[in-house]
Amino acid sequence: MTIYDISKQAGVSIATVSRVLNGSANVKPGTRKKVLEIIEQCGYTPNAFARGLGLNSMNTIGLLCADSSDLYLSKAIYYIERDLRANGYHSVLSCTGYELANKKSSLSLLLDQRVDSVIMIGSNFIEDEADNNQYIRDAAKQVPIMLLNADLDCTNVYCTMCDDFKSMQEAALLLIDQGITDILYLYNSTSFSGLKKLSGYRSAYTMRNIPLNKHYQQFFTGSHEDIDGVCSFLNALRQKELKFSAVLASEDMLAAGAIKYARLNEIRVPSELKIIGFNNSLLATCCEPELTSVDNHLERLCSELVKTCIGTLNGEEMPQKAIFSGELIKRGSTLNM
Amino acid sequence: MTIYDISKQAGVSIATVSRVLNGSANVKPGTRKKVLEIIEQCGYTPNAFARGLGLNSMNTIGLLCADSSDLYLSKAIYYIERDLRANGYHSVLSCTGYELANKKSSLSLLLDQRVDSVIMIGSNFIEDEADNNQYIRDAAKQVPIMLLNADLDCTNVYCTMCDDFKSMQEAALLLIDQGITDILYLYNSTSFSGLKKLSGYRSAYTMRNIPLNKHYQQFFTGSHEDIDGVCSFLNALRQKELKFSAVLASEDMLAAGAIKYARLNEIRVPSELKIIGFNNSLLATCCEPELTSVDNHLERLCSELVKTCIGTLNGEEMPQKAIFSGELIKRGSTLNM
DNA sequence: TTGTATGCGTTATCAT
DNA sequence: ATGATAACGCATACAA
Repeated sequence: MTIYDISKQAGVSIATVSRVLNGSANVKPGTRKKVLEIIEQCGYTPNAFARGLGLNSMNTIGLLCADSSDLYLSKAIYYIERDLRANGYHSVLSCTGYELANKKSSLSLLLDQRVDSVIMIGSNFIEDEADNNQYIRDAAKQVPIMLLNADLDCTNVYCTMCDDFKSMQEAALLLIDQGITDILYLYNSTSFSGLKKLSGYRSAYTMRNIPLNKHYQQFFTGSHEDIDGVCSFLNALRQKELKFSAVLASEDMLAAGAIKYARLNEIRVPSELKIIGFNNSLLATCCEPELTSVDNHLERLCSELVKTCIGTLNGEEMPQKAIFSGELIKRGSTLNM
Repeated sequence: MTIYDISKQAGVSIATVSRVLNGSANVKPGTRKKVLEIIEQCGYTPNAFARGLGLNSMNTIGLLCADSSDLYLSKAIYYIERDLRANGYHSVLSCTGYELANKKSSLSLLLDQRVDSVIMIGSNFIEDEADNNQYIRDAAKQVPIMLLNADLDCTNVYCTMCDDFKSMQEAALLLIDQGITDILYLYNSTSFSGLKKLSGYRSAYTMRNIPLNKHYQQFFTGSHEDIDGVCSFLNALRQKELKFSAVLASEDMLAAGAIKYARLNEIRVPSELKIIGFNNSLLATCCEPELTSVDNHLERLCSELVKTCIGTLNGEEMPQKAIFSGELIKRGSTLNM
């Protein structure tokens, strides 16, 4: 069933059918009605490939993320896909894992597939080493690239971020201003966002003129789901006689491990140990006491990102950087006056 | 940059370039080398739309799921996308939510986009009312449809499921055979899989000749993330003087709510209250004590599903139903001898 | 082994 | 307002 079949049955040319299909104004109402009836009756659907060939677009956006099953990333995917679809775009998803080579090849596959734009979800797509971001700059020569929670100065690259620095600083200050200075900073990523969070923590100490202690900055190397591993990790620190009155974590999952650590060691939360997480995920309310955590308004970030994406594709001028604030949600794992 | 440009530069015809591109045997090694060099040097990439138009395929599979941020579904998406990509297929994702109308329109969008097949992820795509599954049967006339954790008898529909009935029965028996008969069955879905789990619970009672009590089958209507809501729900039951010595949940999140309920009411787990979850998710290890939970080997299910999908697309005869067993992972929320 | 010619189903540019 | 026709870029049947 093609446009030719419809045109024959309607007794018009394919050009007219095409005009009807694309809502062109230049078509007599009567003709339009007749054509639409036949289309309806035949259940005809335009061939997306042919249309893609002509328009050089299939209204498809490439979504790149390290791991679609990650608590945070999966939510981002959900919001972004929803908003794209609402704007008439399809989403092709590709999960890259955390290795650079796979990120490169996945991106290149998406470009080969002729997507209209690529959205890179998660700060882990920006590497410390500038050279390692070259593949993104190259891609930006072909289609606009949108980054969520990452920053890259480059033409045709648009960044939508939350202010992780400020959020983490605020979280640290909450503790410091309660007189707690032995805060264990627990993190598991040195991505763009990971480093911003770390400096937020450090800056809080600087602001209050308190010396930093490197031993209080601990990097957890286990998997993103290994809550038990985090617990053991903290136990090991305890063995080494590292004393801390608070745990400030770069991700809820790490904070959940801290809750567990406290419970197993019969350390009371929050009176003896304060714990703060990040992302305000499902884990924050799963814990008991519930986690104080930073909510970075992911839904809003995603909808702004999609807005920028659609705008850019429509040829509008869009801001290359947008930064939004997060919000510290206070719950039972800290003392809140 | 097209196949014509390459052909000119290489001094051959476009047919030869096409043959090189598609790895045809009938091309002289020297010619192949020369063409490949030019392709490499120009950075030429075939136009996917044109190729799609000719072959009537862009090697793309449609992924339908209710909610890509759901703990279980997001893992399924991860595994499926990974395996599809390994087989040279792209994945276009569409999240439908739980309303039938949206499921229908999303499926229809995917078909319009000319995907090679559609994978429907999650048992919530099969409705009780047979008429409401007609849209799937219709779609199956166009492309093969793969169902994960759902069952539908229909030509060109392939089902890959786990044996939820048996798993839930086993879980219930673990409790019953410890002398516990006042098991609260907590569920939040009446999907195909949800009903199978419920009958598994019931069948365990029948097997041991113990009468069932309807009050012990409680449906939670809150959101899939509302752990606190589950906790309140159980508190309300407690107010109504419903006594139970175990909670058997159709999903870890419900079990996590039960853990929280126990903690807040100072009920000891597992000595006073046994709790069993389902899906063996991150939440299972987040709880303290950790949840005994059913692991249904999702990764294996997904890889079988993709295998069936690829096989079908290659014209091979594939089994229309595949059922796999789950496994009860025993942890601290139950007594395990 | 290689080249020529045609079809795939649209959209868009001309005419009329 | 409508129709004829040329792209779009590839795969492939057929010829050589």
